[in-house]
Amino acid sequence: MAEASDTKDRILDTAEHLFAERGLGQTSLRQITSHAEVNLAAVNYHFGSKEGLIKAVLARRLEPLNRERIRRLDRLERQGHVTLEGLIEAFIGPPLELSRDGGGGSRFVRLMGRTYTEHASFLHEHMRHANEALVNRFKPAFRAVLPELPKTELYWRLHFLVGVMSYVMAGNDMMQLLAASRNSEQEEPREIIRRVVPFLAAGLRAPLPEELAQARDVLEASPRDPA
Amino acid sequence: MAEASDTKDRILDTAEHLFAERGLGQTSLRQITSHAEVNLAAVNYHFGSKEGLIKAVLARRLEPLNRERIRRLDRLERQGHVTLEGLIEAFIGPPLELSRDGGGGSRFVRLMGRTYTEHASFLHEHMRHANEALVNRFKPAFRAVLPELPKTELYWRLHFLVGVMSYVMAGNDMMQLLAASRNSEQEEPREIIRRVVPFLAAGLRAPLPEELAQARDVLEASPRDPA
DNA sequence: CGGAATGGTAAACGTACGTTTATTTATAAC
DNA sequence: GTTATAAATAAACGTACGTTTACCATTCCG
Repeated sequence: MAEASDTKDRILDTAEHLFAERGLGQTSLRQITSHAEVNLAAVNYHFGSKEGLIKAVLARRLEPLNRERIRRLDRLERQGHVTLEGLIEAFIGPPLELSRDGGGGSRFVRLMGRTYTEHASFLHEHMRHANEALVNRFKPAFRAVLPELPKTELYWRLHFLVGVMSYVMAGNDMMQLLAASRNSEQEEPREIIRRVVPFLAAGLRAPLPEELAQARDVLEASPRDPA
Repeated sequence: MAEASDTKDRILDTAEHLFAERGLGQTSLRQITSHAEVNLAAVNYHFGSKEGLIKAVLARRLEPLNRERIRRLDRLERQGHVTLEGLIEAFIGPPLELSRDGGGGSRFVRLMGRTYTEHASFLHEHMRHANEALVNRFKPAFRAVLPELPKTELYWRLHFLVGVMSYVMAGNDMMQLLAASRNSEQEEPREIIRRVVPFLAAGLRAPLPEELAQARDVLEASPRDPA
């Protein structure tokens, strides 16, 4: 048998599938190897441990994905055409578009979205490290298109952005319930992008909390300034 | 022994603690009963099963929490003073403020945030049912303050809002890393509310995707219309 | 006093898990 | 053709899990 690494890829594909479907902790190596029709011990042989398998599943897709995100940002800057909307789309577009391919891509995106709220310290550490270059590249770019925003405020809002992105990527059941008006399955990711980019751009551009409290009649009725 | 239901409460408190800390699937009944210093079988005696315990942990806090959210919305409407910002704060304020109490409250909020992305179909069903009245109460209110927004678009944006809320509630590690500038721990939840409400309000008020694509030079440079 | 309930407990049940070991099979080198 | 190397396998290891059973203690009501 043993032709190159057919087994290795079958394990990765099946693991990606089941991890996204049922979660990391709830998916056993026995389920993976049984579905992949390989031997149970093959996982430990090729990946050392279940943790190693998880990291391999993530790395296989994450690296080209982040390369594409940075490539898009590079292109924006090369064109001297960096807008907030373009920046957001360069960041959240590639993962959402990857979910368009009916195969492993969509599974991986859901897995990636859930990663943000999984309970596994090694996972958080791994993702943080895997995304370090990405974050270091995008953070200054956001700072540049939102120069009036204080550093702290910008970082909070970028976290809110990540919250939306991971929630959308996780593709919650509630979300799918809502998608009663889905016409074409192929265009769905682009439709989400079309809807979410203006939402996030407006949120990032929102007036500062302090300014807002003074300038408008938001929150509760302010006793002073009856205009 | 047997004084009322001391055991029952100790199980609930400890379970809430550990569920939030390590996740539902990763927390065993043996860990819970051992920390709570009660017998292992007590969980199945009082709650029937682990699933029953999880539901009890959630229900204990969720019901008063949602009652408070609806109470705030009632008050806004009674005062005839329903703003978008007020609506958002009535919805996301109570859970975030609950996280202020250093005790079980903060643990529960994190647990609740993670619930949205946990892998357990019974959980999603339970949460959906537990939040049904809440959603039915708030949805029309949001519709009323955003009358120009198409129904579908509003629902998408409310999902984005839930994404931000659950992400903030889950209190991701990344988020805590960022909180290097935390001065007072007590005011932190209110500070998050202060920051997130303008973000969400601006996102909900954002111009429609179609309008935006026509009116501005967003996304990529459109070949036509060289203005 | 006596007998249900109710609360609590110890011990075991069967199952599933990740991992390891020892062994066999295939590939390639000399 | 023999030997080294890598890949694949079958079987077992030890551990941990949720749940169940059978048994003890307390309370309360007739």
